[in-house]
Amino acid sequence: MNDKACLCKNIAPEEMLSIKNELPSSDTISHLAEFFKVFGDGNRLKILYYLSRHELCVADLTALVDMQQSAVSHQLKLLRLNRLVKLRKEGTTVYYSLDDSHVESIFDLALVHLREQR
Amino acid sequence: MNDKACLCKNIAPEEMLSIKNELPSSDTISHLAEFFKVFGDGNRLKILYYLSRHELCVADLTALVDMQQSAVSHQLKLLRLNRLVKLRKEGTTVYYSLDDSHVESIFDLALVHLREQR
DNA sequence: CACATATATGAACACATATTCATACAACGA
DNA sequence: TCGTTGTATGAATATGTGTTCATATATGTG
Repeated sequence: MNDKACLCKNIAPEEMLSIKNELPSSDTISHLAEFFKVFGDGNRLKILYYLSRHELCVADLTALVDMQQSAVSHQLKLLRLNRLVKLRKEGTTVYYSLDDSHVESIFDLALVHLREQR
Repeated sequence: MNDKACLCKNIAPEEMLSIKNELPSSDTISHLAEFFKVFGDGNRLKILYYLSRHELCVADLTALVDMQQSAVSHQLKLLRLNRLVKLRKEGTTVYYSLDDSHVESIFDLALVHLREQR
């Protein structure tokens, strides 16, 4: 951190320091970023929406979101790694469902933001 | 939408249809995805955190997040386009601050998710 | 066991994104 | 007006990400 002229023009150095010190850990920050990244794709959002409505097998999801089965599987894996969905196997069929109670509240908040700002 | 064997094994066709029909518009979905994408980067999260604590000029932010000034400006532009920050000019200095009341609640929700799941 | 079906996976490719570098611009002081 | 400072911007580059294709795996059926 260099010492350019502008620094702290309007902030007391102690306040600046406490703001800097209270930054969440870089671990927390990268987890947060990873988490939001998952929501940053339309197809994943669609999958999450559908799963928020009903448990669905891969083939159903594939038809609903109009993607290839392989692409859906890849995205489901990502969602699973981020613990947003869980699966249940029945024979060769795999059923997915939401594994997070916050998904919908996060959706709602974002929608509020969009409605207010556009 | 094809008609593979698995379709609707556990869902009444009418329900399937209503779920499909209630999918938010593709416009809404891409706005949502764009919005979340903004949060999907650690440096932007840091910038948002700092701005949530205090109005800051570009040079201050540059020092705090330890990036190059140019990179900070690029990110601030993106944040501005997504109406998450606003600016105020004073001479040659540009002060940025949060322009969205939901940023912090969205942070909080995501943090709750992370705490519960890891 | 041979075959079909549902899903998962790895590699390759195309595209998006973040950063850097060089430079432009705008406001101010001498 | 010239130089300086704070910020913005465009092009280039490197890295990341999503999809596709081909194929593997696993389970069930005849």
